[in-house]
Amino acid sequence: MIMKTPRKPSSNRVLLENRILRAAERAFATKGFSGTSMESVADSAGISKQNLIYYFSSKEALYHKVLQVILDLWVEKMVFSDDENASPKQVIESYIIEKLALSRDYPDASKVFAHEIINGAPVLKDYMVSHLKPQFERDVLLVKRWIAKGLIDPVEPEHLFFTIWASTQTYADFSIQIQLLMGKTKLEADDFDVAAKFLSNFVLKALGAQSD
Amino acid sequence: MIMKTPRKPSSNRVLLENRILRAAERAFATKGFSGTSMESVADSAGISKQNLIYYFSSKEALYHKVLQVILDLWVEKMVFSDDENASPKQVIESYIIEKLALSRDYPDASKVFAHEIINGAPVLKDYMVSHLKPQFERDVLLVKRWIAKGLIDPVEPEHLFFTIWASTQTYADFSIQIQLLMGKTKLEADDFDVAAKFLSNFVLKALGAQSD
DNA sequence: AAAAAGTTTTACCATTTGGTATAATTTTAT
DNA sequence: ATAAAATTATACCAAATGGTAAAACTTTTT
Repeated sequence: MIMKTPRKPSSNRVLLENRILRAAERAFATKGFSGTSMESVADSAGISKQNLIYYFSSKEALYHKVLQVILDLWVEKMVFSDDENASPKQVIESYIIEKLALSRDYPDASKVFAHEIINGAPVLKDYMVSHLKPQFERDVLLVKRWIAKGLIDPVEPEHLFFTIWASTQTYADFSIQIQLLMGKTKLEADDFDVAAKFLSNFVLKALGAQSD
Repeated sequence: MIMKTPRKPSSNRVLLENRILRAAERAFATKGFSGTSMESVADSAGISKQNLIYYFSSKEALYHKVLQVILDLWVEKMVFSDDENASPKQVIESYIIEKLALSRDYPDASKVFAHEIINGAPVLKDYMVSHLKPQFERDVLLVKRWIAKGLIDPVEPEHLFFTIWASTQTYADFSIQIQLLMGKTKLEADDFDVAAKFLSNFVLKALGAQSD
C-alpha cells in the first residue's frame, strides 16, 4: 500500500505564516476582530489578500490561530507554581515579574486576549472552563494551604488572582492611558521594572508575606 | 431683529435618545465600534436605521455621544477626595467601593471605555490629557502628602492608582472570565461586596493604613 | 387654520469586505 | 526531466453597511 508522504512545510511557509500571524495579532489588538480586514492584514504581511486566504482560509481561522498561539505562549510561560515547597514570597514575586514581562514583551497578545474576554469570550469560553479553570483551582488550593499554614494572612485567593492579573495586564492593555498620564511617549523597560517592584511589594505586604 | 426660538426638545425625543444611547452603549460594549452596525442599534432601540441616523447623523457621532455620557457619569461619581482632611483609609475605602459600584451598575460603560483605551484612545486622547491628567496629578500629590505625613507607607502613587483602577474595573470588563472561573452564571451584588471588602483590606494593608 | 418645524418612512446607492473560481507560476519529489 | 504539489496572481461576486434624497406624516407655533 502506497502512502503519500505529505511534503514537509517549506521553511518559507513557516516564516510567512509567522509573519502573517504577527501582522494579524497586531491588527486584532488595535482594531478588534470586526475592525480588522483581511486586506489590511495581508498588506501588513506584504502579500495579497488572496494569498493570505490561501494560508488561512477564513478570518475566523486566522483569529483562532492567533488566539491559539497566544494561549500556547501564556500556558508555557505562566505557571503559578511548580514547586510545592517554594515560599509564597518566591512564588508570588516571580509570578508578578513574569506576568509583567509578558505585558512588556507581548502587549499585542494581551490586547487580543482582552478584546476576546471583554466581548464575552465567544471563542475561548470552552477553553477557559476546560483548561484554565482546573489550573486556577489548583492555584487557589495552594494559596489556601499557605493560609492554613500561616504563611500568609487570610484572603480570598480567587480575588487575589483577579487583582494580580488585572494589575499586571493593565500595563499592556491600558498602556496608552498610563503613558498619557505619566507624560511619556511610550513605556520603557524601566517603567516595567518600577511597576514590578511596586506590585511585588504591594501584594506581598498586603498578604503579610514580606519576610521569607 | 427677529430671533427664532428653537422648539424645546419634546420629552419623547429625550426619551428616545436615551433609549438609543443605552442600546448603542450595550452594542459598543459587546462588539466594539467596528463590530457594531447602525442597523443593530436601531433594532435594539426599536426604530428604523434611517430614523436612528436622523437622531445621530453618523456612527461616529453616536459613539462620541456614548463616550461623553460615560465620562460625564464617571467624572460626576469618581472624585478621589474633595476633603483634604479625610483620612487615607476613609478616602481609599470609599474610592474603591464607588469604583466597584460603577463596575457593578454600569458594566457596559466600563467596557466601552476599555475598548477605547485598548484601541489607543483614538477619540479620548485629547480629553485624557486635558481633563483626566490634571485631576490625576492632584490626586497623586495628595497621596504624596499622606506619605510625607507618615499616614501611609511610601509607594509610587501613580502605580497605586493604576492598580486600583485595574482591579476594580476588571470586575466589569473581565466579568465573563471571573464568572467562568468561579462557576457562576453571573456576578451578583454579593460578589461585588466580597470584592469590595477584599480590595479595601488588601490595598489598605499594603499601604500600612489599616488603622484610622 | 395655516405655516413651520419636527419626525418617520420608503427607496436607493457607493463602498467595503470576506470569500470563490481559476489560471499561471514556482518548487519539490521521483 | 517531468509530473505533482505548492504557491501566487487575476478576475470577480454577493452580502453587509454607512449614508443620502426626498416624500409623507405629525406636532407645535402663531
